[in-house]
Amino acid sequence: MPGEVRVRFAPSPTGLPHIGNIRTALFNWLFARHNGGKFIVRVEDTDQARLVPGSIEAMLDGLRWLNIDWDEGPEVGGDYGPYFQSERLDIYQEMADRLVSQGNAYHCYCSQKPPADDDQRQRDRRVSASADCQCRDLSQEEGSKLSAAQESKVIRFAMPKDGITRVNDLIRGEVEWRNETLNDFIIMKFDGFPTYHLAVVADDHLMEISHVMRAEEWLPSTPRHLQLFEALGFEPPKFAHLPMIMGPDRAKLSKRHGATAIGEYIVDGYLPEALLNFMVLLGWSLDDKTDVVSSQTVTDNFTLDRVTKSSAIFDQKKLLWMNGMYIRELTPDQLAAAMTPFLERDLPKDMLPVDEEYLRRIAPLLQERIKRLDESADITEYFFRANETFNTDDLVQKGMDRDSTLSALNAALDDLSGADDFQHEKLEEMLTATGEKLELSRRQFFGVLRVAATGRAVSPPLFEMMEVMGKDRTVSRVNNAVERFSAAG
RNA sequence: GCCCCGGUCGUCUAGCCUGGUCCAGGACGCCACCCUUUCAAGGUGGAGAUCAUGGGAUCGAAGCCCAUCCGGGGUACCA
Repeated sequence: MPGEVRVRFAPSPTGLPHIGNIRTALFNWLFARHNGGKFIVRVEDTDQARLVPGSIEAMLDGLRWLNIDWDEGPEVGGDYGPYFQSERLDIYQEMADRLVSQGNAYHCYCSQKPPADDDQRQRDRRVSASADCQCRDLSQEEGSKLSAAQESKVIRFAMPKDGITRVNDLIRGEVEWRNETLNDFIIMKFDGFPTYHLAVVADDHLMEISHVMRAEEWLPSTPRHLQLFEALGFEPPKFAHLPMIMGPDRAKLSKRHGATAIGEYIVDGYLPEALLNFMVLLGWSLDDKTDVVSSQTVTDNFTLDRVTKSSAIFDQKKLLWMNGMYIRELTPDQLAAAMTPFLERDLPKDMLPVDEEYLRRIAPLLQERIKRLDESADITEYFFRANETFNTDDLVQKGMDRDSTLSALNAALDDLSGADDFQHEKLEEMLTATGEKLELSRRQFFGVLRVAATGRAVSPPLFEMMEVMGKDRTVSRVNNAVERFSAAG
């Protein structure tokens, strides 16, 4: 099927899935979906030393959480597998051997150890690490003598010494390098594993990848890949280098910038839709005014000409706002369901399990007041708690004293225990009248009641809250406040 | 050092290709006011960008050309 869009996300299992990687996955996925193509996940596990168990599972979980689905790859298979590079070793070996026999690559007999730490020249980056290698110029006899003396699987690519390598990047336009500035990079390592460079080229060709979309940090290795494609006689895919995501200090986003693993956003109570929307805006825009945009609208409109060239700083504040927007768009039932796991995690065990029906009625009261789901327990706790332990001095409002506070409390208690209709409009009507009789401002009277009912100075609207709590709970709480306040006096 | 990419309000960005309608628009954040039983949410308004800098071609530039500066990335038997 020529012309079909096939893009891949190629994570390497070396740690927790990073926001930057996920963003790359997201753009690839959007591009595939926009063009009716295929989105493929391929695991680049060619570095045995850095392999971290569980990281691929975490990555896939992250994608699933964001609703990013893949057409080929781990768990789903596909016609171009295997999708783990560690299971494709013979393919790379064969290609490397072919390059050697064609004269496009050569065995290297230099140091079998990783570059020494004390190589001052390399550390200063004054010179490329491969500068000392003379193996390219070995004669036939010298070569066979060395290969007899020591087995070496290390193979370097023989970069053309002149000429220019160009790429027409879909985001950046023409970029070119003088080949003389490129070194003879390694394509096969001593352990028989390929390096990234060989493996990507081999697999992108074999898997018929049409577009390579990856972060800008890969741009410098593109000419190497292009030369490999050429030497192997493969048609290269199109390239698009995405802007990078930076921390507040403008350096590449990393652990020291705080939450960078996708798992942290799940645990902190962000909604997947919000995170996705926010990440889309890091490098792409629909127009000059749209911020909140559905993933359907994004896929409908996702084109590379609307991707920015410059890197973007990850602004946690805007993400938080975005999350609030999405929380407010939930139905009460959805909100309640989303809060449940957080309540189960954070509420004291004796308040569990939560009454789902009750929670569904509580949810609307918090919807405009919560920005992250991990606030759930703190913001709803008093709905579930039996006894309050707040400081009763907090009951006394500005301009009031202990006596007026106590009579306010008692008057309200009378009203509430006599009420047969706990509808919030009725409660407000009744207590407003009582407050007027007591010659208290709404602020004062309701302030006292708010603390009595919740133990806090800040809460959702008082009467709607009482309605949800119901008569028994409300009366009991106010009564409790009266008793504790009297006792404290 | 060398190679490459980038540079519009603090931040994300629109506009740049197809110069005039841009003394630069939106959003987050910040400030004020309105609403109001607290907190939010919402509404209104405000501060905030000599379009990195300097030249040039043009009647006219954020937009075109050149130079410079700054930022970032790469320079591994890591991806």
